[in-house]
Amino acid sequence: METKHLNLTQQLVHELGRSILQGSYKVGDKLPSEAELSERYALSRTATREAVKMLTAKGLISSRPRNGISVQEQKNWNLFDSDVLHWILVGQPDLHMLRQFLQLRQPIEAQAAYLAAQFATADDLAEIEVALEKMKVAQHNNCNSDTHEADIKFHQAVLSATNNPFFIQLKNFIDTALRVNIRFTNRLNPVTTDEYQAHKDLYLSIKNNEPQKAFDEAMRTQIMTLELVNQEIAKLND
Amino acid sequence: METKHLNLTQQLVHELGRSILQGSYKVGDKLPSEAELSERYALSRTATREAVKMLTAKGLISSRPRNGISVQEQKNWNLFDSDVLHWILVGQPDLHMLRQFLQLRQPIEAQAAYLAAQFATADDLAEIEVALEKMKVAQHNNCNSDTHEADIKFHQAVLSATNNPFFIQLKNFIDTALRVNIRFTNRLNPVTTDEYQAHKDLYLSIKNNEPQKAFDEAMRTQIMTLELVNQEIAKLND
DNA sequence: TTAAACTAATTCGTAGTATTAATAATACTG
DNA sequence: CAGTATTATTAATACTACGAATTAGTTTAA
Repeated sequence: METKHLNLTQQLVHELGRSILQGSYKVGDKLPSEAELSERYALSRTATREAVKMLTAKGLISSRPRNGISVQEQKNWNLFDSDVLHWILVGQPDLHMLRQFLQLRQPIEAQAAYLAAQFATADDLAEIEVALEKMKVAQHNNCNSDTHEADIKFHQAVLSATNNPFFIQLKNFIDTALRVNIRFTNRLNPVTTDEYQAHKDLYLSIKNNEPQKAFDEAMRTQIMTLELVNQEIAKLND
Repeated sequence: METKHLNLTQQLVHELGRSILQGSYKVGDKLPSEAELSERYALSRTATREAVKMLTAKGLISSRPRNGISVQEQKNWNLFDSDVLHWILVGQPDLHMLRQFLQLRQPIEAQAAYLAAQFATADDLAEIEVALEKMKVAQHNNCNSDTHEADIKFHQAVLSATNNPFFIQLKNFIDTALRVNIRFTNRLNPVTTDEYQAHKDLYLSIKNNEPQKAFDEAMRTQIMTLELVNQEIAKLND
């Protein structure tokens, strides 16, 4: 598989993580035993055990003596771990999963805007403005990929501006999912002037300390994104 | 420390996790090396290494050759891991942290209600109703602890009723935090008839497929909870 | 002054073995 | 035959010891 700069343990973590999330091992299934795994992937017991422990920490598997290693039920999976989310969305991009993600993202981003409008510092505001500016330039140059990068930066900056560690932690989470989202909606959803305007309005509400207005605007934007995915799903069902 | 039924690795994970979250090791600090840790806690290198890997998987630390083990910056901590959240809230209960948690919980619960009103199955509704009934009985018996348990069950059931894996995964997260919340607001906030009524209204909105109404009601309830904590914080600042 | 080579610290990786926990199979007892 | 001990088996758990790889810091050489 990838050689990257990952050590053996991490390589095995990714290998097994992907396999589980892709459904090669289903919930309740037993994985090969430690001994068998190390033989199959040609590495030592220790490396194997470390990988098993890491996956255990992410809630994907559990291991008990005599019982072996088995896949935990989904509700224990740490979906907010960016590795896990990555394995889910990238490994097996699925519009339904994407919709479910957006259903969560929507109120989170809205609340983030609400909090940002209350607690953003001057630095926070500056960072949001920089992202907004980049968005404008990229759009003017008609460069889609740059616009999307700026878009991501914008939302990251809003999350930072909440000055709330829970929202800040969600930056990785949103980032991963946004990139997948873009892969799906890229063709059908060229970044419009409207979209830029919506981001600018949101920025102004945050700057002017208007939490409720910011909340509503963010909510609206998110609903539009959700609608796009809903339409795509409807198409598939025809 | 606790002997429980945890194996050595997990004992060390909890020991170190608590230490880090309590601030014994601060962000950027280096922890003792593998070798030193195993000596200090009187266990083997392997057990130590497995514990280190688990904490790495939870985003608390990173370890590199020559560099040793160091505490990661907060934004990488997996706050949605129930172990981590537990170490934060239980180890060092902090009203500010609780408020920040509630700021996130608020829109999540509201959206959960919104989704539940759309997607709840008959079984889901039944489960919510059971929790509601228990709440009523417990309140009638004037038994606070039972009411709180029923309260938790109610919110868990709503999350389940979304039929969205991201929300379902948050059940552990909400559970942990709700218990801490109760510890704080217990004395000052006896469960009132109003509160029961609010839950019942929410249940009816979900049952009658009124998403927006459910959203608004849940939002209102959460704002009330948040206000309580805000008041407590204000008191402290006097 | 800059770049290359060396040094030391620390994790990473392997091998082998002993111990413990949990289950299944078997043998005993009434 | 039913119910309870005992034993065997399996697989994780735990330990020890050593060599390899990585890398930050220091020294040396051009």
